[in-house]
Amino acid sequence: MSLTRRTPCGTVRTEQVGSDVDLYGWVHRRRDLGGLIFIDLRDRSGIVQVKFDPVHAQAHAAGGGLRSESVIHVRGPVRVRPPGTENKELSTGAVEVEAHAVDLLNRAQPPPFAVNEDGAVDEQLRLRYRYLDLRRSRMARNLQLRHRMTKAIRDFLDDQGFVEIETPVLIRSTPEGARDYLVPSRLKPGHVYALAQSPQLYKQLLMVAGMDRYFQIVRCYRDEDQRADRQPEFTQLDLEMSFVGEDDVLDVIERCFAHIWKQVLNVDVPTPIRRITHAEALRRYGVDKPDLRYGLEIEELSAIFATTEFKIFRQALDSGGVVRGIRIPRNVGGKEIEALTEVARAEGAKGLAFWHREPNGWRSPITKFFSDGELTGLAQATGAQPDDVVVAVADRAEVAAAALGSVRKAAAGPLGLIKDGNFEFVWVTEFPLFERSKETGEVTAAHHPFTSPRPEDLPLLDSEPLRVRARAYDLVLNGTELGSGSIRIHDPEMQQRVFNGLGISREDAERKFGFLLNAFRYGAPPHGGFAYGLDRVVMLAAGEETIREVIAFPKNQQAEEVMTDAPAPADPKQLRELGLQLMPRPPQAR
RNA sequence: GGCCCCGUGGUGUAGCGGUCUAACAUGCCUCCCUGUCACGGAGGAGAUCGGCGGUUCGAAUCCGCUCGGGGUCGCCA
Repeated sequence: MSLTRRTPCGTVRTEQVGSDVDLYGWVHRRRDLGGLIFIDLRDRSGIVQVKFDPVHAQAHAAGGGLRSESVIHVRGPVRVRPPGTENKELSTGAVEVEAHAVDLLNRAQPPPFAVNEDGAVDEQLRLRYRYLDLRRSRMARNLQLRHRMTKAIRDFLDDQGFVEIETPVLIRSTPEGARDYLVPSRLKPGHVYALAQSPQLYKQLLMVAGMDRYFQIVRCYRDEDQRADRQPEFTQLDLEMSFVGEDDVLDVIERCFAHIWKQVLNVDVPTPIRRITHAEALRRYGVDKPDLRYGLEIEELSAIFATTEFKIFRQALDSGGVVRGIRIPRNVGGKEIEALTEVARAEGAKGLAFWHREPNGWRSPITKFFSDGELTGLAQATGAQPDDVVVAVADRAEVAAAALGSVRKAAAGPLGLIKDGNFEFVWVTEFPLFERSKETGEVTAAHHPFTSPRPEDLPLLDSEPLRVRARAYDLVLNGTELGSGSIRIHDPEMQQRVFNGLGISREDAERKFGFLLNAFRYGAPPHGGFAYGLDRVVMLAAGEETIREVIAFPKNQQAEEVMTDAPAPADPKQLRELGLQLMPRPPQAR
């Protein structure tokens, strides 16, 4: 069996007609006509039809016994298919291979689910037999798409003068950020490494080291609960540049996306990608990662109802709140309104006001509470046409934004406003530097503690830190946050001021980040960068709903890898070596 | 931890108080078939309906608990 003579299944063409080929692959499907037998033979390159004619008795006999997913070797000449029997669905459809010799290399049991079709199969089962699942066209296509994407990224960044440099995975744990995966040290008992959540600090130090333009396609680890777009280990495209401002970073990133979208999907991404400030995103779309594939913009209606006597609006406005609404360009029924009301309530709104626009006025249970002027204003502000519906929330600005942001998202699908293959990129800029933690009430870094404040907001740093805006930006695609970046602090005194704002004392900062502050005292260039989730990018490019569909061996919601059954119970011998002892489990746990 | 959805032959679904001795498609097994390509035809095997408990004369179907999976909120500097 000489693999050098192998012809990939999907590459057989009319040029090879008459010459013998050696095919190696999996039996995709068998069609036994009694005399003639046809087999679709599959490998990564595609599918080719193999013909078993009774004239070649030995091969024909072997062909009759072949089962789906068995691995075989076939030798024989390429033939032109008889006129009228070509298959336009296959790249190899003009020809077929006439089997003269067949080797059964591995006989397959019937697989637990159909490998030769892409129908729905329980995900747990797919993951347990992932090696079979990866044979199916959907996953094979996704993994190859992912490869082409990482290659396009490397090609582009190399061309732009970036150097790919690996950084440590076993690093010092820092308290900020997500929960760390810890790795105990054998050589230093009682000490632990953390698996890197990102190469953030190392890449900044590479800038201090004069590497100028760095990137890395890098695995990152975060021990948090799973989501459709979150895995405990995921891959980032991480990059950092010296002597740059926001526009330089955004420019490289958007040209990078334009390049890979063109290379991989043959889709043009218009550049520059539009920008919207964080504050404007919240006002117009209710979220900091707006989906711009559809309109349904949130309208500010507070002025129209400034003197309203409608009690619910009155109370909201009097206590400093707002009235905002969305025009829904269709007559949605009571059931749909009810569903949207539930969506709004889930975000803390007390309810959802709604009016049906009619040729001469409005129809709604609450119309009677409003003056003609208010209703005219409503029509003008929303541009509502007859048969449209306007929904509104009166509440604190944050609640109204969140509620209408959710309503907007929930309404778009049923209204048929989301078209397949539509990619709407948008930069969200001017993020706040700090935010207040919902549960502890402490001030934390909105992005990370190394993000530079905007110079014009520096006077607010000590007095009103929550109003300080950062030189930070997110890239959003179709309502999914792809990644974020910022211009970093490169001055030790500024870094210390921001640490102060975060309640990190000088001693704390020296202990945890002394190496960084130290480095900044030896000639640190101004620098900034970006990182995005490669899995999410591939997911969106592949039209998938979860990143598990673009990861070869993902983990489930319990962070288990069900094929190998990881994690597994700790071996006492390993624990002894590490100087570790397990605590007894609390009785209520499992 | 909260909320929501889903567990029925190998796979995917239907059935949602009695007619279920559980249906359909596909896969599997046997036989027929020389131009199929989701080949076709005939026949066959295969599920006590995730588990436990309850309601009921009667439960796949209703209720409770539980196990497993997924989505989401919290969390993700």
